[in-house]
Amino acid sequence: MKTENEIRVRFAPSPTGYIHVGNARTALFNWLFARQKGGVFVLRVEDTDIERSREEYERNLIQDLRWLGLDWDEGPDVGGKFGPYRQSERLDLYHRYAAKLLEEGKAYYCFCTPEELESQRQAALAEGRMPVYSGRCRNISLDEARRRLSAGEEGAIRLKVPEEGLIQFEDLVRGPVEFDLKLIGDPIIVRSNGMPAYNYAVVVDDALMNITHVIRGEDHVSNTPRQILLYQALGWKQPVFAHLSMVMGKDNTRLSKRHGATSVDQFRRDGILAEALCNYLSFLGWSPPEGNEVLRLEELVKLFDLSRVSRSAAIFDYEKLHWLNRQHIRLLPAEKKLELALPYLREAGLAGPELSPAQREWLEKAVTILVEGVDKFSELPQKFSLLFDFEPENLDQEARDIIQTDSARKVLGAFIQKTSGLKEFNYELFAALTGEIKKETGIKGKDLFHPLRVALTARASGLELDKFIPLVEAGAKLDFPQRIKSCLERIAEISSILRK
RNA sequence: GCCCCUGUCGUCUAGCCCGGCCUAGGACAUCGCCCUUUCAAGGCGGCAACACGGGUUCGAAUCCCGUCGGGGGCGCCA
Repeated sequence: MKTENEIRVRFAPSPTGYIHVGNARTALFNWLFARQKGGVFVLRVEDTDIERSREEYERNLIQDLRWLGLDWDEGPDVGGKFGPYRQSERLDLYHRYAAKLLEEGKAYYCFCTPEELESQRQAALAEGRMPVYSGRCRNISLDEARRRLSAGEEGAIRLKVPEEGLIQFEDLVRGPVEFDLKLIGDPIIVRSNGMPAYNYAVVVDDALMNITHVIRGEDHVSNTPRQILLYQALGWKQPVFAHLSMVMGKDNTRLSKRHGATSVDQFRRDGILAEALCNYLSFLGWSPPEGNEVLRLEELVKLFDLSRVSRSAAIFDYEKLHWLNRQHIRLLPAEKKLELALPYLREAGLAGPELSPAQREWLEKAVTILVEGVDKFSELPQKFSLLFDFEPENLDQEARDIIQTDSARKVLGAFIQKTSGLKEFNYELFAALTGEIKKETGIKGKDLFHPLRVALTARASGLELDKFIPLVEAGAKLDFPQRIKSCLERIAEISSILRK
């Protein structure tokens, strides 16, 4: 089924921590590109930095990407015909091609110590030059290098780069890009500890995995000429490159914890929908041609266009993410809303581990009503406190002011009196009673309803009472970990407080 | 310090390549109004930008140069 011009892209994170939204955007753009073009999306784990890579991070990474709704056709967990997909398992490949480059005189051993290199770099910086490797070990013959190696010296392998010339390439988002070779020193391709350097490993992997399009962050543009040089030295066809601008925080510095949530994991915990996150991430540097901006993954696949991607950095806007999240939540069916809300309600102690059918039904109704206007699911328990918490002795100033007016006292007095003998309460009854009070006292509108709201909710604002009362009445009959007080109980409490 | 990239409403952006259709469009945020017994949601409307300075041109957001701002890079990190 593999055709000659099959498009193959890859996302190649290093497992050194939780996946950042900037990386998630890169993954998403690769995925959208692949899916739109009917191509292949490869996940490759770049774990050659032994110091920082950890196995659990790889699991998190996979979990986060799957949660986002991105799937890959080849990868460490699903296999594929170009594997292995973990760089740590491809070491022999890197060594094989390094040996070839060495044999052909395109690479050489370098015995300069890190200290020497560092002082050269400092010297160059001090003189206002670009620090470029001096090429001191360039002319050490392979034979001599081998002797020194077997004598116990440590050496790294460097690629020989022409001293003059231009490296040019066409970047799918940045247009034509060129680099002066004078500013590029011979890069290390294999470290003295035997591990491949990033620039080298990527090239070997991308080439051997037949990657046709490399879509990655802007921080890699300056690596690109070195990598192109490597493709040339190895006689491989180079892929098409596309470099995405960075994602910044409000103050125009790289997005970090200071700015708020930054990891996919954290957004998930906060109750941001995967679809909303993807929708938002796709808008960082890109925008749909026209029309609706609330888009699901499949719609993004249709509309996405790399050539429309902006070259300048984008600032991450939590407000817009939240708006999109609200829109996506709204599109969810009620049972899905409940399913997503339940963990937050349980954690807040509002729902037990087991739900009776009646409880489930009630919660579904309550969630559907209360989730309106909520930025993310983690805010839901707060909203639920309107139903679960009733503390008339702790009224805030606003609520207190509302019930302290003369007309409010009149309204409440009448209301308490009319409800005193009641066994049952419901919204119809409430409507009838307020009608009577209106007729008897002449008080209407806000002056009539606002005190009653405070009496029933102990708050100055909240749900519409025609939604609130049925919900509270039904909820009071159910056995929740934290009991909901019925309207009549609430009225009794408030009347005893008013008497004081 | 040096090299490269980038600069349209507060934010994401459309328009820029192929100058006039731009009194610069959309979305988020904000403000106001409507709806509503409050809030929210929703509907309607308002405020708000071509970084600056020079050119080129009959005409520039669009082309050229410079300045300034922002970002990225300059590793035996990825």
